[in-house]
Amino acid sequence: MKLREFAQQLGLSPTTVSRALSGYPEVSEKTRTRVAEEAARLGYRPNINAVRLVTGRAGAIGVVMGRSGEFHFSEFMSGMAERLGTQDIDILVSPMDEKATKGEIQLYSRLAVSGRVDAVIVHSPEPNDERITLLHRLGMPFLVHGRSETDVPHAWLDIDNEGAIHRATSHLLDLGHRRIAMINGREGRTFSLHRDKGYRDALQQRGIPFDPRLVAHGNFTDELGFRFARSFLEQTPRPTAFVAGSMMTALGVYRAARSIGLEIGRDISVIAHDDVFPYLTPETMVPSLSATRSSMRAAGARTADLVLQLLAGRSASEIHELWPVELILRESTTPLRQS
Amino acid sequence: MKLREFAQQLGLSPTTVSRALSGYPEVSEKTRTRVAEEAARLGYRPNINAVRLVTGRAGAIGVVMGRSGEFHFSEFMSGMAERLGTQDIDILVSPMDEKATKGEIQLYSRLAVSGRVDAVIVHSPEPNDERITLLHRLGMPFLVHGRSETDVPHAWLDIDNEGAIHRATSHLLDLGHRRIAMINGREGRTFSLHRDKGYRDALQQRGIPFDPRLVAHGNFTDELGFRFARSFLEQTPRPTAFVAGSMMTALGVYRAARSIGLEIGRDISVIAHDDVFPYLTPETMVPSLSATRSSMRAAGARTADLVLQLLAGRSASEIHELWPVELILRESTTPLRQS
DNA sequence: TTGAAAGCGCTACCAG
DNA sequence: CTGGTAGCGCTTTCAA
Repeated sequence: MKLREFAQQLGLSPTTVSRALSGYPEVSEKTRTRVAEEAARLGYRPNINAVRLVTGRAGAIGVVMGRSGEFHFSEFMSGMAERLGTQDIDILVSPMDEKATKGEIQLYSRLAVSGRVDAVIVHSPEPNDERITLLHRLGMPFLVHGRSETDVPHAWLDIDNEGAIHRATSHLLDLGHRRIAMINGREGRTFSLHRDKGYRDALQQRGIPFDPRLVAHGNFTDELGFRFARSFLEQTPRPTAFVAGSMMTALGVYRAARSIGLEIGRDISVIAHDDVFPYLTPETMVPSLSATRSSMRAAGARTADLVLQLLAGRSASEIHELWPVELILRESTTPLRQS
Repeated sequence: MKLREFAQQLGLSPTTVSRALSGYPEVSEKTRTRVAEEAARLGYRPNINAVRLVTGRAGAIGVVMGRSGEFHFSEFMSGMAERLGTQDIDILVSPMDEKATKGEIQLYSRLAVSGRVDAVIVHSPEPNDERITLLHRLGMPFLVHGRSETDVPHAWLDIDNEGAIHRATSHLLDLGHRRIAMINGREGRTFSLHRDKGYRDALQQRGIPFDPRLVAHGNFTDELGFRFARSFLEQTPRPTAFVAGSMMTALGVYRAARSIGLEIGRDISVIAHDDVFPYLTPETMVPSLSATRSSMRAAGARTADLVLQLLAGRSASEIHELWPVELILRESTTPLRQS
């Protein structure tokens, strides 16, 4: 049914009906409720494409999906979707091109000029992120999940990666560990840098010298976790504790330790960062895994909120949220045993 | 820039320019290339919302995202996105409501009548799936990822779950195992039923009686894998082999075996189904995990293809694809040791 | 408080 | 092969 027919059936003009449905103030309360009731009864819904054409709004938020290792993605999206479900706003997923950086920036560019989205989410930024400059230049509203150091004013939501890893490392130091290995995320990403800093500062505060041979960077996969942990454990003296960047990394670390006959929670301590997945929980690992913890799903939901505010006119430079991270101690962290 | 201005600059009519850009045959080759070049040079792009209004097409495919345990989701989506990247078609993600079945069907209903999508993907159907009936009734094109047994004609793409589990079970039987436990997916889903059937038939063909105490159903999480495996292993006599429904389940099974001092690949054999994730690979598990294998990403890509065909007018009842599944043997499966 | 009418930018029909 | 033009269904001035 179209607006004209619907309005005719009500004996009203399309104008009035449109206004009633869109919540304009100049419609009488009586008319408004009547229109709302009839719309529900007759199943009238405005044609979304007509609305978009005339208002110039796309009614969607764009998310670019990386090519690999993105197990965080669905939790984040799910959180966004949960929040956006009540609004009339969609989530648009764009694939990331096979090609490297150039493809990525082109993709954002295309997305921004395509008119298909009102705002874009930028994930895992670098300190000086090209995407941020681009979107700002194109005048496309965006929210950064993570942080960058660019001068361009922008909205962001991030967790306190530095603080989290600082606490994790400090805790291991408290337990007497001195050779603490860290398997961090991809080099160059701001969150990896923040985690590096948390780690180094914690060491420095205890006067423990930083040993670059104990730090590795890479995607969050079980395979890399395993390989890095194995190579760390071949060192002499070997590390007695690990900070793992993700749950998948932790799986690899567990395996590496076991593969050479070391027992986690006795010979080796491990703390990982947990983004809270329904399908992989640190509590049920054996031994249960100590973890810094922050919900991706919650971040996704809040991101949706903030983007909505951005679109409602709130200034991007006002929107900065830094979330604290919990540290939950379980069985995988124990005092250093003197050998 | 709008079509009119652009056409004016070229000294052509909007009509011709539109046709040239949309690949209509009645435009001369010369004109077409000229239009294409100028469009690229001047950065002209048709307003997507105007196109959608006038053509009545939404330019998007809808995907409903389940609430939890959906680690397959991002790989599938990523595959879809990869394929759709070249088309002018988006992927629209809808959140699934918190409420149970009623919320879900309502969500599909809303999505179908919203005019925001041209087609919908239905995941993990049941044999008699309400969503399929609904979408058919509403006349919304859809493709089922998985299978159902409804009479409603519909397009589907599925992997040979029955064959895969049949082979996995048969292989374990070949190795001499007689008490084989199976941790399957959620009860009621067609794929779980198919897997159950593959398992039972394999047993029956060897004359091994089916023992319902060796089969469990549930979401694919490490936690359930662990709990089910633990409870199976407490039986006397205990199972000597496991068929695990997913990689996450397999993680749980590995842990359960270890937690009571059993060694995988010696005391216990395990085969899992692997949907191929970049972040969790059976090769690197210790011991490496034998698996039936089928790429979710590839399924997503192919799904996108098939939906495009559907939208191009191909009959839904012609679109049925059943993919074979590989069985890859690694270290987690060994002959039964007589004890 | 309500209504008439002018577009939003494009496609596709009908003419030439 | 090219062009004029009538809508697609809605929102939003402007006028009453």
